[in-house]
Amino acid sequence: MLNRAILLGRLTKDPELRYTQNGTAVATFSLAVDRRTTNQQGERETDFLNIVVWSKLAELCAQYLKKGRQAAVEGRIQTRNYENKEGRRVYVTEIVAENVQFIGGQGQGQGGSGFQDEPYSGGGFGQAPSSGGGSRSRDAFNDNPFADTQKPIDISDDDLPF
Amino acid sequence: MLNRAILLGRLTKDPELRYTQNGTAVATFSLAVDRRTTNQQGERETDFLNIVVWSKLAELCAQYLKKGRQAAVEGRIQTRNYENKEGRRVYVTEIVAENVQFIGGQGQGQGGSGFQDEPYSGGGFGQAPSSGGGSRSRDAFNDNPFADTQKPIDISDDDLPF
Amino acid sequence: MLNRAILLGRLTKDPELRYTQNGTAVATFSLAVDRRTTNQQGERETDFLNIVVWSKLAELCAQYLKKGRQAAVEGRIQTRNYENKEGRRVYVTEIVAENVQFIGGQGQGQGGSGFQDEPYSGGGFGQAPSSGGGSRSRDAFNDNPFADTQKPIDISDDDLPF
Amino acid sequence: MLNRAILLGRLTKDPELRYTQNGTAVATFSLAVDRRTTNQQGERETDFLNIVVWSKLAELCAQYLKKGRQAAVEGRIQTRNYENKEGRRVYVTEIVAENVQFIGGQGQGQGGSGFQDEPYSGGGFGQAPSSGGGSRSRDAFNDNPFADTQKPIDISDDDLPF
DNA sequence: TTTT
DNA sequence: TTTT
Repeated sequence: MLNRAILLGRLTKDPELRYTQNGTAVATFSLAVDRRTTNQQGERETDFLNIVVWSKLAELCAQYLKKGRQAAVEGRIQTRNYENKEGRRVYVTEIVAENVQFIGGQGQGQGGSGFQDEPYSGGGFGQAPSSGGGSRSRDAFNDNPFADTQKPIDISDDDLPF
Repeated sequence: MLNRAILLGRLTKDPELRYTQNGTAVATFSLAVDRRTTNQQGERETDFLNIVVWSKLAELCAQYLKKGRQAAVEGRIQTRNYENKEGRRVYVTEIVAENVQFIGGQGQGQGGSGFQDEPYSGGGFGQAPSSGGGSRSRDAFNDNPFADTQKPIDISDDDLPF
Repeated sequence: MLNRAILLGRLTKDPELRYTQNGTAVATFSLAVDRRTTNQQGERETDFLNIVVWSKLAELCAQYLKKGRQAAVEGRIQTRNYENKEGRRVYVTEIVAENVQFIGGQGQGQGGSGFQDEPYSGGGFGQAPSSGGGSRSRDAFNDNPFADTQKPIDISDDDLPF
Repeated sequence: MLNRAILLGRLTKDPELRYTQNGTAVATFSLAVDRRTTNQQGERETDFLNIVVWSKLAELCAQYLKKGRQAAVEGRIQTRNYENKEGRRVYVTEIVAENVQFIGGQGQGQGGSGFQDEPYSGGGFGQAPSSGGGSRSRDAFNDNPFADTQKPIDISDDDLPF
């Protein structure tokens, strides 16, 4: 039916990029979204939302989004549940992003290279291809030798516990 | 910042209505929202989203929404965490509704009185008053002697585990 | 970038279905959406929004939506301008629907066959195929001999004055 | 009923700030929102959406938003019509913003003082007070002697042709 | 713990 | 040019 979520916030850490067994890229990150109102104690609270991105859009997120950067996310809210190691059922709610906009520079004291100096800076990009992923060469990521999350992992495409 | 969710689905059961210690009404229900796509096995999956409604809008939801009925919900996505009885931290994601539209009739074979025959049928209503609740007399609910959820409960206004 | 509109309202008249020169179906209708607040005179005002739907979704709308019926529309807001017969530039703002949900029955005193009795009653359907239109046989519409809007017309696919 | 629009784009020029006869501030600007897809000729088109903002939020927009800057706008889509000088009825569709986020820096070659150096840079702010305007002193704007749009004008609060 |  |  109708299920739409639109968020604007900052990444709490760098995205994690993984690949499913059939080679589809999937990125996950958490987005901190400040509330517009303050609570009874006068403090501004923050919601932390788990974002999942698939295919080519996942790889672009892993490449251009970093901890502290701002992003606008549009997608649908998904619920899943799985059994953890202790045999307990864990309920997960996450946003499956269909559109991610990289906006603005990074937060204060973040270190690292500035967003402004990079390609696609301030720009957006098209729709996540629903036609499946893998169209972009994974060699594009070889310039980051520490990205150990980029190896294929043993998860099914639509049942990703994270 | 920006945090908006819009959903259209059916209630999985009747809403639960409670009152905080200071008398603010809060209703909770779960909304089943079918996905628009089918999975690899060709089945249509469903997301089950927890909805929280406050104040006068909570009382209207408790009065007019029932299991199986369709509703459109507009609100923001909220994350909370609390410690359960076993000392585990539980993470909750829920939609705090600011606008709820009662639409359509109820499902087949649902029993109970038809939505069509009731006041406010098919209609909408104004914004949830952010100015706090309690403006509506709780005696209005006395015509339902079995509504044991309508007693005040010991929860703080913005930390509602359910 | 980000451009999303979500509406819930009633059709002010039956949808109009046309076909572009290359055979793509396009339906248009106007959706009446009541405001949630009243104006200074205490009257509830209404916004009338022009909706455009393409391809298979256009044909489904033409088939199942009628004047007075409720629909939820999700899409993007589009602006166009064209020169009219008198040489004036006309500015148009419309919603290009990517998802339309047929909800609820029809209004009181509307006459005609009830939505409840028809196939897909109360149901929704999948995404508008972006893969181009024309996949559905137009003969499906031959049971309506008065639908003179169903002939191909001389408009380009993305410049539709209506 | 349900009427929500969410946009992310850039201002095509500086906002115009006016005041209604009863002293309520109203700002208007046009937001350029690039489409995510290209047309048949391979060009990326842009939608230009008219935004209206009221009260304190209007004054903040006039103060912090400038031509070329990025903004996220959340609001409802409104339609109006009025008779122009030639006696023709003009139909207007615009977005009445309830939440505006000032994001990112300004566009290339824009000149003027940088957003980064100003207060509220990169920040957001609370909801537009629906409780009516005028709470902020208009003298606050006297430091800009060229802002000739800041004089009271003869328009009613909810019928603003622009 | 789930609705049609 | 408007729906309930």
